[in-house]
Amino acid sequence: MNAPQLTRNQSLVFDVLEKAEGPLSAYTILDKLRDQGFRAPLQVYRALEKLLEFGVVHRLESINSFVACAHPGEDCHSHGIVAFAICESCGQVIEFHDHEVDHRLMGWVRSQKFKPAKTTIEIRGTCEACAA
Amino acid sequence: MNAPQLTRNQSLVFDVLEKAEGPLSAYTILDKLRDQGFRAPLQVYRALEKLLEFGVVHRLESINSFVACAHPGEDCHSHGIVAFAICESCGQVIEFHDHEVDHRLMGWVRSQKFKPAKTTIEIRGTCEACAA
DNA sequence: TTGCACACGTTATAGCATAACGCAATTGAT
DNA sequence: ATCAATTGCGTTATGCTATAACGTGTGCAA
Repeated sequence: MNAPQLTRNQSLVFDVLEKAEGPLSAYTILDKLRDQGFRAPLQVYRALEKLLEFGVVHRLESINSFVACAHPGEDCHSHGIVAFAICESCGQVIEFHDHEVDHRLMGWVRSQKFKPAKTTIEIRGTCEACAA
Repeated sequence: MNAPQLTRNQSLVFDVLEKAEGPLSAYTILDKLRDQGFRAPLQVYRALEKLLEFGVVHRLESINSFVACAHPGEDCHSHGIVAFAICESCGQVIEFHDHEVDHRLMGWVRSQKFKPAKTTIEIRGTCEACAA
């Protein structure tokens, strides 16, 4: 799925995420958009739902937050499984891809005849800068 | 960390998880333990916190639920990274380990001088039985 | 023009998790 | 023995995350 023209709400939410230093919760996004007329969580969640579909935003399950995809313009769904390293100190997120990991997980999945829909890989810890 | 003698609340929560067919939310556990005198979410969360430390219970980040570890008796922390396949249809969870995946992820982590604390791998989809 | 799909706005509610207080039991050092 | 520290526990209150249900408007195709 490639991203069509975004609606106003979708654009606003996406811009907030793109300009953010790290992942944001839906409610944090809501607060940042109050001046733009946002009043309810659903406005954010509905926009996020679409942005996730388009592959331009990722959801971080382990911290209930959202980040803009690190590959501007491309559809991230085509890169295989996305993995994240999340620094619990500074909040920064590094997105990466590893085809060998994909290959192993998909191999296991095939051997079990399991039909994967969405795969989450998240490493929480401390980034180099914060490790000092 | 190996599991010491469990307290009453910890035992009750663990038993519920062990007997369950699939993962349970904290509030579901609470409901199942009302007859045992449980009245508040904190009683469950506090027990879960310890059981997670002991490595006898896992948290599924993507569905805000908890499962008993598939390796009764052993400390699951020693098996390397734990991965889960979660069937969105029947709710069943399959726990597995793949050393090659561990190896790749830990290699990446080392290359980035990232210090991992907790790693999540969860594949949501449909199990063989439900795929029909 | 009618019907459908979609985005949107609003209110209300459901579901998940923790803060803050105080009490009781245990342990271990003095 | 006693005191202090630790740990588990119970309770109340609160905060954060997410969705249900309803109605509106707009654009487009049959």
